[in-house]
Amino acid sequence: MTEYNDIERCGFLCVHEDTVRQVTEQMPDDEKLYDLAELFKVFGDSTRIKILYALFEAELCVCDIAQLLGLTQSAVSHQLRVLKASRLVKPRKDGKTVFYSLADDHVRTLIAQGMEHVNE
Amino acid sequence: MTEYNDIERCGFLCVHEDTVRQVTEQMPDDEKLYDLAELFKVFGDSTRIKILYALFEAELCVCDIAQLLGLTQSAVSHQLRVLKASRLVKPRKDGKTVFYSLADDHVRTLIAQGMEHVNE
DNA sequence: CAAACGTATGAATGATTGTTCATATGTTAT
DNA sequence: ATAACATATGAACAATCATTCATACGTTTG
Repeated sequence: MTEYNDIERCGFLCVHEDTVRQVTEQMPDDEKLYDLAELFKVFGDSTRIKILYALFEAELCVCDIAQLLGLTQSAVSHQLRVLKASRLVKPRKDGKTVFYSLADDHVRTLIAQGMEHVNE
Repeated sequence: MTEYNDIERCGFLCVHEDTVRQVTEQMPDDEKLYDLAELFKVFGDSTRIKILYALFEAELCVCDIAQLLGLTQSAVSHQLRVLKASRLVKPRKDGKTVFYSLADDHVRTLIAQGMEHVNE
């Protein structure tokens, strides 16, 4: 007995083949799309967004951020690690203190764009 | 016996109070920041990014997307629901078929900005 | 050098979430 | 009306992830 799953059934009967073919050709590599999703995933957490927003105004040390947001030093440090790995923030060491700042202006632009959408 | 947690210890000894106070004043409401994170969270998934990218080029029905990305109809439908809830895509019903397209240009701009960062 | 301090990190845990499977809803065609 | 079909949805499971706790690392101070 022949069984069809949804994909096959759809594939033969309902798909707009020309459009699909055209779109397929213009899709970026899977790897690029994966990286892009990973980037947005980093922005997709309240704590990290707050950290980034705080750094809009000034360079801050880990303790500053922890007090500012009411978090433990450990939690902040873990998240800064994630942000650093995505090259969204950069550290500057001064003695035992580490100051963090935004890595570049993409961060500002992206967050500003997101805010626009949210504020609509 | 008095015990200190990390926050309190840091708060009294290492925090740059003036900077922290100034930054605190300029932080958006927690609710706004939460919404912003929720928005980015929607972009933070390969499948949803692929769906959005596919819709860059053309309006597509659920089956088109499913075949295009090699996913089940159900998985696509679930994700379209999420995208619709965030007002990133909008549906157009035509008989039993539902065509989806990008809701506005913020989507394009945001994804383009993200790609720039990834491609650096 | 030893103690205090700021930061980083590994393991564990609880919560969130994407996919699958089964099924329901609404539309078209016979 | 009944069958076929496109889409939507609810429950369940597996995987991912943010926080906490304990502790380690590197720097400064007495």
